[in-house]
Amino acid sequence: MPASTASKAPRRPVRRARQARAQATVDAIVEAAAQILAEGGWGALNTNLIARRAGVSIGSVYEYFPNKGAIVDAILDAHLSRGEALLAQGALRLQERPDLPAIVGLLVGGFVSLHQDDPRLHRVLSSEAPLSPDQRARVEGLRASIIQIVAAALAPHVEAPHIRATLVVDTAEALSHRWLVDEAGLPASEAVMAAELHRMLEAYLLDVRGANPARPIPPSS
Amino acid sequence: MPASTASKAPRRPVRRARQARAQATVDAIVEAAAQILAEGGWGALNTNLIARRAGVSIGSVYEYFPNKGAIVDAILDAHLSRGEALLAQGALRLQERPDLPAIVGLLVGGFVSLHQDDPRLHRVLSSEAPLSPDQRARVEGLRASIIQIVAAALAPHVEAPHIRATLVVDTAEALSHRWLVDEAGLPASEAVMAAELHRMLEAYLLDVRGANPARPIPPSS
Amino acid sequence: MPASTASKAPRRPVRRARQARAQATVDAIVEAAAQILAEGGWGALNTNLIARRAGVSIGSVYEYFPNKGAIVDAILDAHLSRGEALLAQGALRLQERPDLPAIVGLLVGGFVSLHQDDPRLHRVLSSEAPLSPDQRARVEGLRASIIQIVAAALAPHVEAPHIRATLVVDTAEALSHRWLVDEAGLPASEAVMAAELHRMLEAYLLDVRGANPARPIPPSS
Amino acid sequence: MPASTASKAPRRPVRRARQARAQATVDAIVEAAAQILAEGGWGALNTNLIARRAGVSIGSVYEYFPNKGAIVDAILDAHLSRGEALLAQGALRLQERPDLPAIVGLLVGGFVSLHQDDPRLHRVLSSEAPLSPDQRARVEGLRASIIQIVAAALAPHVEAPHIRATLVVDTAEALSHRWLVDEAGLPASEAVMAAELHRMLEAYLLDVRGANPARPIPPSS
DNA sequence: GATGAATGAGCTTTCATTCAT
DNA sequence: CATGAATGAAAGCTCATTCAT
Repeated sequence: MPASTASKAPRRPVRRARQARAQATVDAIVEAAAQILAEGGWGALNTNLIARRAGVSIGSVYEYFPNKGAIVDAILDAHLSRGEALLAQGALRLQERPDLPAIVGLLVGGFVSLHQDDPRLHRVLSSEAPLSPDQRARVEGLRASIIQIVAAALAPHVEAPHIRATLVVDTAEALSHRWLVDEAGLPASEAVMAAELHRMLEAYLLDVRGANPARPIPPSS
Repeated sequence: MPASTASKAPRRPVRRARQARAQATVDAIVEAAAQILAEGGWGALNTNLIARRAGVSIGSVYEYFPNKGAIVDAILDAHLSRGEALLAQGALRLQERPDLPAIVGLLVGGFVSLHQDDPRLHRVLSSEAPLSPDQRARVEGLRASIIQIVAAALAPHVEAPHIRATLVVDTAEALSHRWLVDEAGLPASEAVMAAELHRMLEAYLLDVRGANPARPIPPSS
Repeated sequence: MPASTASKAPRRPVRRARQARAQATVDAIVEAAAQILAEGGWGALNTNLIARRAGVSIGSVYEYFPNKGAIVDAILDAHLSRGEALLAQGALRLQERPDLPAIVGLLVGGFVSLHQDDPRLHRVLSSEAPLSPDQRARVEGLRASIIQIVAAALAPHVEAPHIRATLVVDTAEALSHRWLVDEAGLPASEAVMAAELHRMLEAYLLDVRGANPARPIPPSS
Repeated sequence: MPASTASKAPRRPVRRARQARAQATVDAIVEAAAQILAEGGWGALNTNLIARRAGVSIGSVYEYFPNKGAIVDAILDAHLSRGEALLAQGALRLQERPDLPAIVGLLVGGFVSLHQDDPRLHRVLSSEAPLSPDQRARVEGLRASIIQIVAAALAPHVEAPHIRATLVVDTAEALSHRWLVDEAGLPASEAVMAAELHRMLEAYLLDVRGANPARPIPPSS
């Protein structure tokens, strides 16, 4: 038995163990920072508190992260990874049922479920944290990917699919964000609002099937 | 009598001058703070910099504002005042032409023009500044007023006007905000996007004229 | 009637009037400062507040007083004047009845009544205000005068009258001060305490009539 | 086993060393603050100066003390601890010789020796520092303890022991304070003054052995 | 003389980061 | 590698004092 175990073990178990420990430390730090952010907002995030909550020394934090921003980067990474996973999953489903109602349903459902997971953290990350240009670019990258996929799915159904995809994606994102961010101020349950959003997007896409993008309409006419 | 009146008259101008000077200082402070906010974001806003940019001493800043937050309050005030002015103007126009296209046109046009005036400041104020509960309540108040007016205008045309008003107002706000905040990432000119938004909202409202609010639709069906 | 009024007026009524107004301003400033001191303690005393409470501008305060300390000086002056008045009055009484009980009675009664007039101000002045050496010297001067007079009165009755006077004056001052400063923590009414103090001082003075000053007694013998 | 123990042993000293270093920093801060207070009075006490005098950075000051007041608390603590130690020691002595002269001797000797250790600091602490209610309560607590013990010791000898204890304790405290605080203005050596104080307190206590507390005597009779 | 707007040195406190142990 | 004591730049704010009007 020891032999077989040894045969499965990597060549340098010590380093593995070290790496595993290191990874655990990194995870603890990122998790602690995410918790603080969710609970106390951007203003409550400071490196000494992160270290304490993660159960490590402040020195160790700087052993693994060059500065505070890098920790936020890591949080953002995890956040975006979940978004990308949802995106991949949605893309698969789209291959099965590429009709308009399905596209809209996946879009609305996807954003709502994305925002439902730790809404407080999401809120802080998207409307309080002063993200660096780099960080902002990464968020925009995910948005671009989503628009790309939705545009491809819309292509058989509507003209100017990229423009329409941008509109529906941004709308679905913004509204589901708003609902989860301040739950008060909603005139109906979130489910009803989601259904209305679905209806709006579908009505729009059905309306523009063969049309060119609308020419600008001056507001006061 | 005229002579004696004339001899006493100068007093007023002196006080006026004093008040004018004080008002100029207050304005300079608020203006400087708004500039810093627009240029450098929330993190760049500090009282010493405000004083320097306003060309006054730090003491003068605290002569007119009890603390840093009060300066932000003043900026927010000015901001909300413009919103309220637009709202009042829009409400007037609605009385003249209360049809659906006019409602949507005013909504989209109003938000676009609101965001066009110093979009960077708007961006910081709405997505980076840690507003106090009071400040947040005031912003929400303006939003509620807009929804109220739109709902009243929609009442003759659609069922459940409050729900629909909330949806279209939030959508118009969020999208026009997005366009002006990061101008890159738009697949078409802002005017085209606005026209598309207009089309989406109109399609939605025409679609739901007599309908009840949609029942929830599970995303993957 | 106007004539008689004029005949009583000084030669330069304008200057008188000015001086009177100036004196009123000075008084208002000192009075305001004393009130603030009594109500809010040393930490609450600042020149802008003094000006506001006195109903004059901060500029006027500096017209009459070179700096903040001078205002405190003036308060102290008024305070010491009352002490000196009491002292003069007490000295007169001593000439009538120069026996031991009368001396002690005047001493205790004098300090109690001195402290009874605005005890809060007295408290701040004597135990919170960082008096300048000059100010401190003036307070000490009054104390020295009192000791001088008491020593003279005690001279026919006891040996080493100056030493004894110092002891009884300091004791009477310290205790009556304590009673009025923190009224809680007293085991009996102030009147009873005063009578006990009287008894203590009298017992001491009767005890030392012909004695030399006590030789030092090591504490633990 | 000894070998392995020895190899692990060094760890402790390291932590010890760290704690010792931290303790040294704390001590340096408190010591520096006490010096500043003694030399320059309350007005000279500021956190930057404390840090400089302690030879540490301002950050270290706030590493160990939550705010400026906590440093004063620490100074007060040390001060009161010495007082409490003297009190405990005096209480023991009283059990051996509970006669009146011993009580008075311990009282006078105790206060004199308490005040002899850094009289300037004592002066600032007791008559310039704006103590918080908490701090004031602690000072009063020590005074109450002393009165309690003296009252118990006096009980076999005099009536109304609590009233008499209050009087003698406050007198001993106030006078020894005065002598050490401004050494000038004393007509005789401190030792002579202490002996006189002793005589006064003893005369009083002998005088009131079986008496009720004196009825109030109007000052001018 | 009177006014009060303006000044700025100086205070308390925070927190990202470093480095001796 | 881990620790946590130490650092110090920088922030918010106060208040005695000055000076143009």
